[in-house]
Amino acid sequence: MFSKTFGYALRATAYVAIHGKNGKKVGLQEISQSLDIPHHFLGKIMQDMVRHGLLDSIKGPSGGFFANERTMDTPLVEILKITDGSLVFDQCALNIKRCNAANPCPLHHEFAQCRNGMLHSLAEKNIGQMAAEVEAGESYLAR
Amino acid sequence: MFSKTFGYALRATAYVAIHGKNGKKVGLQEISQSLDIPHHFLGKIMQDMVRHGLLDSIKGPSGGFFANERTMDTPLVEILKITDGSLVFDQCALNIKRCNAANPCPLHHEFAQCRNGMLHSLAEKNIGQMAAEVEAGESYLAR
DNA sequence: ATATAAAAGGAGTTAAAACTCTTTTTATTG
DNA sequence: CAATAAAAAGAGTTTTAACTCCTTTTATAT
Repeated sequence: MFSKTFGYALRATAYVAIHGKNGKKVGLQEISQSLDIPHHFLGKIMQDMVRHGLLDSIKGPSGGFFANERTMDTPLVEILKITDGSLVFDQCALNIKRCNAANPCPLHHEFAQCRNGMLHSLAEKNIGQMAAEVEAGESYLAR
Repeated sequence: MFSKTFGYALRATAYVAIHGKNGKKVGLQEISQSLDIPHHFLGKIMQDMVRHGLLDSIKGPSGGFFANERTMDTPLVEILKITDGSLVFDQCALNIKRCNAANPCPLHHEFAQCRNGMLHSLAEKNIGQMAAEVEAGESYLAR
């Protein structure tokens, strides 16, 4: 349903939201080790997050990634759009072209319900809430 | 969420369920053209369906695929197991190892609900019902 | 200023899924 | 029994996502 890249992006962004606030910076090394994500691949993904303004970064010694004013308010679905594009939102479970409510494939309604529920969750929850959950020990970013 | 192969397998099996009963046989050519699925690739997939006993086939001139006593009663989830393996049933949306209700990722509950709903539908509905829907014009296998 | 450590960027490789081509087997029909 | 038409099988190729490596830029600290 979602790419691995999305999972990496989401977890890493949440990690920075937790550990990279109040002037603290987090390095790629730390993130990739803590979350068990390939170092260089994560580099690319983080670039993208910064480019889209979801996080900030600074180069040089003692540089790294850190949360900015947008980070906490970013709905998870924003990250999905960046990593997986907007095609996710309307492609058919059976890959039929022009499958829609009027011309449905045999799984259209079931799948629409399933996916829309999921997308709703991703639109409602933001990085700040997700980070808070993790900090409260209610859910985990790794292992 | 599901592979393209699953979509091809499901649609083709339903097609045979509709057009390959009462002694009638359906050829690969016809299926792949009607459903716009690559001919040879579909060949492989159909082999698998036959191997698993979901359909029967016969070689030679006027050979082809046809429904057997199991075809109609096969729940859709059977086909999913064949094409995508059983991993689909418990892998985490964020690809975290050992994500479960006790140790959930931040999307575990939302995703479990979404996926379980979908799997429930696939377990409840069988090929016969799906074929009937299509024959009644309630849903479509192509276009 | 220079060395250094970090992210950014470019360009490549690998792995898996999707798809193709060719040959073999087998049933049918003339 | 020969020709044919279909599925089965084997072995490739292509495409895409996932991942790696190397170089460049830039901020920091000495």
